[in-house]
Amino acid sequence: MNMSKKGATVKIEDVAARANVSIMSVSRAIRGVEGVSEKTRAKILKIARQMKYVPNSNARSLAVANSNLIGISLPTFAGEVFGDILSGMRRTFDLAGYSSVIDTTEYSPEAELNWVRRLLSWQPAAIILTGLDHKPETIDLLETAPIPVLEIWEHTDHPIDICVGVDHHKAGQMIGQHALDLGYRQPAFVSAPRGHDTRADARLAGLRDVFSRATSTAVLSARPASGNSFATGFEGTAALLDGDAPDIICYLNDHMAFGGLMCCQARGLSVPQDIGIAGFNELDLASVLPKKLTTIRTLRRQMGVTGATHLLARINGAQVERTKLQPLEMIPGETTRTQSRLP
Amino acid sequence: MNMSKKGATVKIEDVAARANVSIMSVSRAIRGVEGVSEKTRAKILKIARQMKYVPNSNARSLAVANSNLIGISLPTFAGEVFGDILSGMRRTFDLAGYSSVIDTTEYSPEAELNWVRRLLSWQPAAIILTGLDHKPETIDLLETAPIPVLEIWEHTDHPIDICVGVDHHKAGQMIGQHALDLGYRQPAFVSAPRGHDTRADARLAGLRDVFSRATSTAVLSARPASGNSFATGFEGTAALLDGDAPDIICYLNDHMAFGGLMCCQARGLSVPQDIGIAGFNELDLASVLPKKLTTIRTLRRQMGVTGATHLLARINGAQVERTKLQPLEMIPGETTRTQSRLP
DNA sequence: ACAATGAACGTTAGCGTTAACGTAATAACG
DNA sequence: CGTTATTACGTTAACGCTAACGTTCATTGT
Repeated sequence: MNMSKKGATVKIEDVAARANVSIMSVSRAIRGVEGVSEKTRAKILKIARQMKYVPNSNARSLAVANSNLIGISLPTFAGEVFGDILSGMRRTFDLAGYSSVIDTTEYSPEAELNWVRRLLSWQPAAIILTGLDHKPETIDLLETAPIPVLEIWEHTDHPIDICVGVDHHKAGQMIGQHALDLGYRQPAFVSAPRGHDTRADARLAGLRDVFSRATSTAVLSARPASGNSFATGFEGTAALLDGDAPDIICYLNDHMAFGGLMCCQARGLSVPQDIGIAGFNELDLASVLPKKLTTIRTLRRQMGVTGATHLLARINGAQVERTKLQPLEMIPGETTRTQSRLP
Repeated sequence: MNMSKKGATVKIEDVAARANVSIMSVSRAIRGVEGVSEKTRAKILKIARQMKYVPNSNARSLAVANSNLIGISLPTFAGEVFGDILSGMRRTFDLAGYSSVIDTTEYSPEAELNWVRRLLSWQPAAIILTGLDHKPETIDLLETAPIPVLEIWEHTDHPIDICVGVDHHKAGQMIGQHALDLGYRQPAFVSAPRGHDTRADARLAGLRDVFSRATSTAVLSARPASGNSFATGFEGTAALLDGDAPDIICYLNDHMAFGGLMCCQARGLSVPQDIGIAGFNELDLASVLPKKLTTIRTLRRQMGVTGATHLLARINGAQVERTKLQPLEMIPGETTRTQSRLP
């Protein structure tokens, strides 16, 4: 039944014939450039619409040797974090007439490389990668490619081309300092089960940094292999509580922190009396919790907009800051002590 | 500093010259088709790699009049639902050598139409839309396009081309019947704030269906305009509790149901003693809640895989079922009564 | 020994579009 | 009124690649 749908591809030539004009007039009319009178332009557009003419972008991109595609590579769609960054970027690109092509690498630099290669074959206008952890080949490919490259989410002084992000090491230090100030002495960190998440590593390092400087306690850590963030937080917490009894647990994000809260609740521990809980990213979930979650605010949507804007400027050849550091904001909540309790 | 990166685009011709063979031999070697000896193929591939040759997909697609792109249109990236469907599809397409180009419409049929038009200009191999609510122009465009079209997430007997999805009206009925069986008599429904979500409407209709048949009570409903699902659930619940005192509240999804739970908790209502709460979609969050959430399981990842598989078969000209109904599973939990309490 | 076969390569002619230039007709101007 | 701009088109030659044939040369069968 209706197996092969007919493919009467109508091309610019067909429209030109039907309108009694040259191919070029149709091309000009469609693109909205100068060179046709308003009268014939209207006629051509009407006929094109009637014939359901759809321009062939492959031919166009081949002829002009570029496209209005911008490739965006994210680790994952799961969780709100990258969705927020993405939505900020997409709207900005849309308004500027660019289409975005999105891919997720699932935290694999190899997958990223493959995707970069495939994407480059489409002659994109620019390319966006998440973070700074790329294969040497990827960097090599992008450094010689004639297009702007944006690295987003992490910050460095030496990007491939330009970058916009936060300092994850500093984020770890901020949480650590906050915990230290409140008198916590045995911190722990619950990280993601996945492969290469250098942001997690950086935050843990920042946390360790503060505590090793101030005290002699080692920061405990758990890295359970669960199916989702909530479960990861729950299980990581369970593992830590079975071990060396931390007095505060920091999590990779608020979802994991919520899993941790649920674990504490299941074990009859009260937060923050018995243990402190700190998240990261200030996610939507936090807005309905009875107890305000201690977390760090990252302006992800804003970061997306800034990144996209810088990239567009770069595409247009304007001078832009090569790197842009987004600020972090510590949000003290009720899942950690509100007052210092010095030993 | 380093403003314009040099664009020494190396083309197939350059590789051919350097390897002392014809352009066609390079083309054949790169694509892995017959017509070159293994020896020269190896030589060519080595040189191509050295020269960092990246094929031009625009030229290729123009020459062969198609591409290996599959366009996927989703309402949003927010929430796990569409991400799950997506991940099921993407893996399947990747394995088959297709690239997916994703777009989100934010529930706007106009945005969908614009995207379909843009996408068709890239000569994609197939196109996927979420749901059945499209502009007439969109349907018209896709019916004449020479490519397969998959409608996913909702089910109908009359798809544009093929479809895979669940029956959302039935889902509403299932929740309704479950509530009715447990003795609930005054149900309410909290829906999404957004525009066109026909799935929400269908589920509410199913719920109404059951209750209008069995009792004379009207189903209450709330549709608050909040920034995120959790807050929507919270606020919708607050509005309902301020009004006609429902004995069970059903939500568009588990995230909203959690918001509702938090609202009840804030008001000192115990669940399920004072009020019943039912979600939808069985989301990750539910796995860590102390009280098992009453919900309906939708096999979204599985749906993505099935949809993708059917679509690939259709691309390859195979006979496939035009429509496929995914089953729903009622998951009774502890946020509704576990036993009927007849009036 | 000699046509017939086939593997390994090369040549030609597009794919649908646009940049760059060419041309005709009209308007502007001293 | 003749020259020069200006506007509104049309023509030609790419863009980088591949399908569809050609060509060459070593095998093979009889």
